[in-house]
Amino acid sequence: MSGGVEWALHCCVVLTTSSRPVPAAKLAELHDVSGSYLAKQLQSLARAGLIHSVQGKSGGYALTRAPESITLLDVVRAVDGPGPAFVCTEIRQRGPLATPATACTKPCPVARAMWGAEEAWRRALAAVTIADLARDVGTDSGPEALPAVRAWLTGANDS
Amino acid sequence: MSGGVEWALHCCVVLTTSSRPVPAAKLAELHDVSGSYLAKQLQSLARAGLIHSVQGKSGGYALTRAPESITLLDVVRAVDGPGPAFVCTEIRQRGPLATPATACTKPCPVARAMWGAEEAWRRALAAVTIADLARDVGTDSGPEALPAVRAWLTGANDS
DNA sequence: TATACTCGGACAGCAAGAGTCCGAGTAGCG
DNA sequence: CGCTACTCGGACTCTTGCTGTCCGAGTATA
Repeated sequence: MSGGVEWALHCCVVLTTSSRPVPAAKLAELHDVSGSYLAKQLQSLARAGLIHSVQGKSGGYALTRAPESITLLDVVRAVDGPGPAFVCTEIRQRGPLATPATACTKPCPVARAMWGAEEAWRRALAAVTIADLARDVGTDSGPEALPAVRAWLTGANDS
Repeated sequence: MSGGVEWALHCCVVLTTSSRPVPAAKLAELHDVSGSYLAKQLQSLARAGLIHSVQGKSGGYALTRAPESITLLDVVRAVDGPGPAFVCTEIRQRGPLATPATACTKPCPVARAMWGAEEAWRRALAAVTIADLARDVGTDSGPEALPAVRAWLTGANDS
């Protein structure tokens, strides 16, 4: 799993606090990570339509939809790619006892089992939204945590 | 996800047919894959205790337990490593608004959600055994498929 | 209209998986 | 009892994709 998923999720939670666009540099400084690399993850999110970018002097990134309608699955698929983690190379059609291609109407049992497990994983990710994460942050770190982030985002003037 | 998982699972299903040790070279020829690389996956399975190796002239690999008691999760953990796919770098403890370490008694909400999804994935993998896969192969390719593999394993004399 | 600030895609660096090889060890056979 | 041939086991190299960085295109602002 790509490490950028963690950054993208935290950024989405942070973007919940501000309806105005937030520059990528601010998000990078807030999380103390490489701004140049974080930009790549944000571009992936923008390409997937989860966030939209506005250019210009007071530009940045902002969520396109309500946090309740953005699931973790959306973010993971945007950053790590939509393809399944398990790839079936059709090993049954190779070797001296190869199954003829005409008999392969459905995926082989191995692929079915692995893809079934991935489906369960996707279902669990789709059941959690960015709004849920923001709520949990409030209960964990206290209700003043997210407003403090909002204030820092608008008021931080790096000398 | 490592591609060797597919090879390892197919090998386990094949090993179901023979109670006698099967050399790695035979398994590689049967699946038409690199024997040198397949050895690495089999070594991982042996290290995890799923299969045991016997050396010598008529040596090879054989299952240690009954196929009904070997789950897909066992194989995946043996090949891909037991660590979780999502790694939390404790991003909340960095940056100007870092959460103090004393307040981090439990994992952050992002990690909890991701790990919960992985737990669902693991649960689905643990619900399927190698015996289930072998049964599904029988229903898919006909009940004579696995006995044919067994016959090929014992009788194949590469000229 | 000039400017400064933003995003966007193109460019190196590195670690982990993919693939290969040869030596240690053992069961079978003369 | 010794030899041989066959097996596994770990050490080595290579490629792919993630990690990290950079500069140019575009736009809202003053």
